[in-house]
Amino acid sequence: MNQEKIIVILGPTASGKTGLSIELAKKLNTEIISGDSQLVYRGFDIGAAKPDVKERGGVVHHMIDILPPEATFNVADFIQQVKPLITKLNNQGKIPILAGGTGLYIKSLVEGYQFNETAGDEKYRQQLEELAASKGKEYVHEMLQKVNPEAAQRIHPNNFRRVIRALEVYHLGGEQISTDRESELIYDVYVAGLYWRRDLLYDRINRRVDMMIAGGLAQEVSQLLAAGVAPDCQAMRGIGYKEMLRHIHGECSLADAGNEIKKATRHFAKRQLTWYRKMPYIHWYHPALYKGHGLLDNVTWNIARFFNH
RNA sequence: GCCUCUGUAGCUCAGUUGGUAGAGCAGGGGACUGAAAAUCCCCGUGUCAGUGGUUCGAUUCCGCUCGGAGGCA
Repeated sequence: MNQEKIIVILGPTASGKTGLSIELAKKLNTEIISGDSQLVYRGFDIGAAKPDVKERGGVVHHMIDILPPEATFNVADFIQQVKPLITKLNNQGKIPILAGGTGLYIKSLVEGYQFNETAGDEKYRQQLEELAASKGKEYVHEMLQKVNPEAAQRIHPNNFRRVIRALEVYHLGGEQISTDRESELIYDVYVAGLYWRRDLLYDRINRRVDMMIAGGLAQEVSQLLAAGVAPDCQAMRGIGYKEMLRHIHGECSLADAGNEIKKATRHFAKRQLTWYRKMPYIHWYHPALYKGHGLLDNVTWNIARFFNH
């Protein structure tokens, strides 16, 4: 067994992943791979809490700003690009740091999910959406029932997006969505998680959203629109952007938009934690218990010990 | 000072022709194999302001007290 090595830093949004991963990368002389679905789009900076060049402190970041604003990106793209990156860095004698909060991305990478061959098809998705609009979601769900009863049973009719995907896989490839779980880690990986008491985490989220707004989130969104970015593109659906769009369209005040962003971010953090509870291999750290470089030193020490075994 | 309205879940409010109550939001839990910062599922007992009275029984009716809003002087 000669597995490739990686370090993962994860945690809910606003838990301090970015700062810790950069400090750690400097100390270990390595590079960072972002495991965050929103950071890939250029121009989406403030709302995505993307570290700017100064914050990055000279550390090389991968998977950030790799796509134009209106591009689409998904898990399979992520896995496909990150796997060779890890190999390359390992070959350079570096243990890359995967830092990010997107549960599906991290889990599927580390546990080696096998994605099938069927890519997404915009046209077919749209067809199904129109069908649902005219005949109802149940009708589309029944289509799935006929073709793949097992999947239909598993997927709630209201969870339309999953219903569409299951039909898409059948329609385009004749395969099925794999549910095989290895639940074994395919990397020699140390996973560090940042844990905050819920009320403290929510305080941090609230403060960060206030800072984003003070830092010009509204202007960022206006500029993107002025540059011709479509308001319905994938990146614009991210938290912070879809709410700010409503404000820019005059549907709510800036303060209301801020409150909506805070709320959505809290919900998001909660969902992230649900993912992490299913990853028993996470080593949890409570940043609130450390002072100064304490957390960094402790994590560094544990990582050194882990990879020397 | 008088009159009217009002006080029910963390918040906004329903409701009970008297048999101790329920929605939305917040909050919590969960699902997730090509949109995942997405999409979706589940979870509501609270001195019904306080206190006396009527009643078999009051959060519901009546009196008083204390909050809140408005009106008249």
